[in-house]
Amino acid sequence: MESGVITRFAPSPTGYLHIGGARTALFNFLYARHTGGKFLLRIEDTDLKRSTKEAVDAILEGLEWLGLYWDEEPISQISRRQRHVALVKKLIEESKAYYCYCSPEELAEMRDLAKAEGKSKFYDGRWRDRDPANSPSGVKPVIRLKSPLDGETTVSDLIQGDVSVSNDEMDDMILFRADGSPTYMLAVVVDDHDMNISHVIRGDDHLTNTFRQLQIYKAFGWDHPTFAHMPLLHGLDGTKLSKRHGALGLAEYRKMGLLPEAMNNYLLRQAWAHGDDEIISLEQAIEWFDIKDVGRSPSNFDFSKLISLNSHYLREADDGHLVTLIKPILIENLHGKLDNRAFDRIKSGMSGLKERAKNIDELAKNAEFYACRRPITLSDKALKALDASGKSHLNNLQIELGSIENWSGLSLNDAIVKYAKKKDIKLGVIAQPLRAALTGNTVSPGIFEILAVLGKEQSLARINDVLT
RNA sequence: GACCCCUUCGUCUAGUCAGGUCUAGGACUCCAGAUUUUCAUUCUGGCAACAGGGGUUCAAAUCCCCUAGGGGUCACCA
Repeated sequence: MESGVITRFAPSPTGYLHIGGARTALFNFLYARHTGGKFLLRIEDTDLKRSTKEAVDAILEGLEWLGLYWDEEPISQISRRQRHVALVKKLIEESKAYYCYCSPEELAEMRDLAKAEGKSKFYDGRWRDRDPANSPSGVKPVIRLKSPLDGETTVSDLIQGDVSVSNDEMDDMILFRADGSPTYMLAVVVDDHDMNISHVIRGDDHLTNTFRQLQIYKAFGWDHPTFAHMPLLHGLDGTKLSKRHGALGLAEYRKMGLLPEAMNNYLLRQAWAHGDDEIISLEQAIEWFDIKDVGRSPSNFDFSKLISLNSHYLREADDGHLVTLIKPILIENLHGKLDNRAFDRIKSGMSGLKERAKNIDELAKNAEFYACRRPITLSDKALKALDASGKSHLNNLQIELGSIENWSGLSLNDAIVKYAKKKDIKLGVIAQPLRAALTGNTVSPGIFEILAVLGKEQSLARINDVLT
């Protein structure tokens, strides 16, 4: 299916990939897949001072983690320098752009004046029609666009609708810096055009930039892509998302033990909805996603909802996959105390483990008792459960269990229930000491499941450990 | 400050385009109860919102205007 839709995600590699960026990528990815189009990647690395290789890697890693695969080799904006230079020269030749020799002092003056007059545009266009022959010596000029002086510019935005601004609100923007590098405004327009981007989906912090970009498209005589500006993600207090809100890089969430499925699902539901549907897989999202269903109001980041989604996906996840995810954590936490049957046990006990965990770290923590070599360490609470009466029950039970031939959850259940009946005690009276002996803790999956997973020999040995 | 955008439970949202079916629905959180060997899960129930004010209309969460609050942009950053 060829739809002609080409979207792009164009991060600047000046830091980690944050969740706002991840959502922008997600929406671009979804729209491209939904329409059978392409999803491209462009690294906006024109700011040499702040761009790093590490940041590029972090961004690519983050996208891969989320499963947001892009279609072609990522494009580095800096590699397109020649093209930018050639095009801006063309604008100069056509007198659609001009050299401006203003000093920083002059600019500061103009800025102050604009501030005093309460205007948002400050550059007065003083070099717009001046002959460069009159330029002061030794000053490297910038190149500015000759913006239209009157009329208005309208963005027909797929999310925001028609938004217009009067052209006299905008001054002549800089296209090329004095050091000969293109500004974002110029580069983004040229690259989106050259990459045949059909839909620019980005945060609405770019909405007002769009008016300026539209002027550049016009100067080149190019058709412009369709724009869709999505509302920003805010912190829980309603202000812009920042490090203060614990809204860290994607990698941090990954480290916290979150699943990419949960992250995608959470991000998807910020400013987008499909009726009352809450649990939506990436496949389902591809089928349902449309820009027209994206809302216009910003949303506040809510960690507890993310967590609840995460527990959901954890319960749904494949047991073997979860084992591979917690393996490195267990190996690190347990050092040499790892039993050689550890991961077999965890795999078979996974169904009981995963419904009790909210994230990968917790899952690993809860799985430790399966992974540990005897004798296991007992928590204070476990010690308390192993009082005299608890131990005497365990002593009796040791014998009962020892005689069981068919060691399965069912037969163990029968045997222990029978024992409780015989002694006229509640199941909890014997279950808690047993749990303490087997897991070293007072909280765990079901006791029969644990016995079955541990196996007869290991179970009896652990019971014996606390009795001697 | 100027320009632009936004405003439904604490949070994410449905409903707004095509006004009546909305005494406003779902989810998360929280509270209560049930199930249970612990914890968790699950289940049942509950609290909780149309920012405010004017209009238009037989009828407004939905259309119009004003006010307030919030956000974004205004770099030789992207």
